[in-house]
Amino acid sequence: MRYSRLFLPTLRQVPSDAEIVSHQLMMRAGMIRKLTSGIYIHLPLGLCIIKKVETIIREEMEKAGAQEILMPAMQPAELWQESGRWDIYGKELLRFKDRHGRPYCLGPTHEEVITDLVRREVRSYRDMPLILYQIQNKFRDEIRPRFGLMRGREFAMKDAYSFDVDEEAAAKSYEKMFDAYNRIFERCGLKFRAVEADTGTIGGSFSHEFMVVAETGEDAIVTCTKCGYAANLEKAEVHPGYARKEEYDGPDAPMTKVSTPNVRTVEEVTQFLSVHPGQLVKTIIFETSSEPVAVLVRGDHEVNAAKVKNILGVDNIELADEDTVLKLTGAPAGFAGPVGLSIKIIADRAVEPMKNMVAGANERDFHLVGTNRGRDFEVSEFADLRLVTSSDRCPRCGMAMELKRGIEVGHVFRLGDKYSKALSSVYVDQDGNERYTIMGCYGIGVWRTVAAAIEQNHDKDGIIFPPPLAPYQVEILPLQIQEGDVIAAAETLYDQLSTQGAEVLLDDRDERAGVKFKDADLIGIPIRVTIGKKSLKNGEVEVRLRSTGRTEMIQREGADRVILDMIRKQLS
RNA sequence: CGGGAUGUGGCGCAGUCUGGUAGCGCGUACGGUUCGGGACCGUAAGGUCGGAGGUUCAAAUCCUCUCAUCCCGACCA
Repeated sequence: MRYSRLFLPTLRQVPSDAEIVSHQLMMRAGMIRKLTSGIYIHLPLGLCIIKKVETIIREEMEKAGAQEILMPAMQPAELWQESGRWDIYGKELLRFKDRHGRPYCLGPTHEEVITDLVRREVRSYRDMPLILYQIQNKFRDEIRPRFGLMRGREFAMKDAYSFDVDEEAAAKSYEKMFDAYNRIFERCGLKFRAVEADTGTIGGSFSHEFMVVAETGEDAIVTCTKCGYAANLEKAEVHPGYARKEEYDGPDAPMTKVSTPNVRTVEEVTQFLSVHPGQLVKTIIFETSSEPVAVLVRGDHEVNAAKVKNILGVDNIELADEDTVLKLTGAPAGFAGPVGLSIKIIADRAVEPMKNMVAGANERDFHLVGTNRGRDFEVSEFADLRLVTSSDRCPRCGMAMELKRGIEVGHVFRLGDKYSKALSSVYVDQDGNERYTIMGCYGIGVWRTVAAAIEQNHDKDGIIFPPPLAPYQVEILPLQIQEGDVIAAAETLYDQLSTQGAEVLLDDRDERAGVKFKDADLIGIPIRVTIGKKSLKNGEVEVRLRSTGRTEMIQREGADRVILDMIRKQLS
């Protein structure tokens, strides 16, 4: 490609609304432009990279036996009503009506559509295993789109769905996809980690997220320093041995009410009463799809809403607002406590051995000290309900764990029969019995993968594309285009490389050397070949690797061979 | 949905407090000098000051409403 003909508007300045590096660089490198909040246009360079990722995904999907299909973006409400998700999915689901007033949505995911297809077409155990996938745009009306392609409202996703006769076979499909995902992200040149994850609104029994490790990641993950355990913070289990009873030995104190005017937060309470956060019990009120619940955690712990939701087995869970708290506890937020509460109370396991706790009095400006479970209040269930902290131990091997941040680029789920049951997708087995198909679903955020790759591979000058994702492998920079020799040498090399299958960008613009260098660094082509009149006199051209910055003079004669060799080496 | 901020040539911003000729840098076009790390000189084009209403002799500037964007929070694959 000739740079002079390429639609590649690079920016010298950083756009003011671009927060993170990948967003800034994608704007500056002329990959994307914003149309409106969370909606982007992909320019030729950006699209080229997306296609690279898509190609890798398609190759690995096909290798794993998946077949490509394409489903519609627009989906009828009735399918979502049938699965029950029309009501569960929040405002994120973009709903609208057609001219006849019939309700539709723009698909944020495609479990409903694919299950509908399969229940019609897959009738026998002979038709399985079956894995179908598509690469298609999804729409999620995010509350707050941000970080460019990282969290847009419209984004491309590769979603695959597996259908099997039973759990055992489904596990094999899951395994296949899991392996394919590892290969995909390896081929993209990313540093990533597969972590255990919560299943969220998708549902199902078991899932892994593929996380690209990056400081700007929106998700917190914990990884064990010793064994292979890694999990999303939401999912991460607390080591059961963390709370020892002996810490709380001693006689029961009487319960007394103390005045704590305007003292609400854990920090304020501990300071005001001179106690440790570990003596405090926090009472958090949740509203759920069935009944309100009070959750107790120790003062120095944070409640994990995902765990609460799973324990209760409810579809939806939400932190109660001020009014609800006032109504249920009789006090404004900050003074809630377990004593005298009439709603269901569950507690984190760390609360179980606690004695003489400090808690809210359910009365404005009062706390209770010396409260004891059994005497002053009852807890209906103890469970692991809190977030892991950096001082927690690995739940598997007991060794230290690290907290990191990651960008979720892929997610694999075992769905079991959730959707096939809801949409009655059944098949007939060898013995003539009707059974539900067992499903799995597997997503990759395609655009987000590109953003993550840039987040992980850049320096102060611009992007450093992993060679498999680079839009071009080589960029040729003739420095003096009015010099016949220079341009001739550049053109010759360009032709030689192109005809031998290399992806080459020739910067044939009439620009000063500095401009060309800066743009080349910015767009991050792995190999740069500089042709200047001085070195050309010695029959040499300069080759520089974007990744290492190392330059090398090579003979102009046979330069194409040398460069092709370098490309091959980089791509392997 | 709550809190905060910002909307001024294509991009980045000043001007707003204290009302009085709409500015700067970059970019763009043309001419010239330059030419291996975002050159220099000159000339030029380009602005409903987000929108509506109001106050005033006079509004980018003050007031009211509204829209959009961004940040923080809540929420969420």
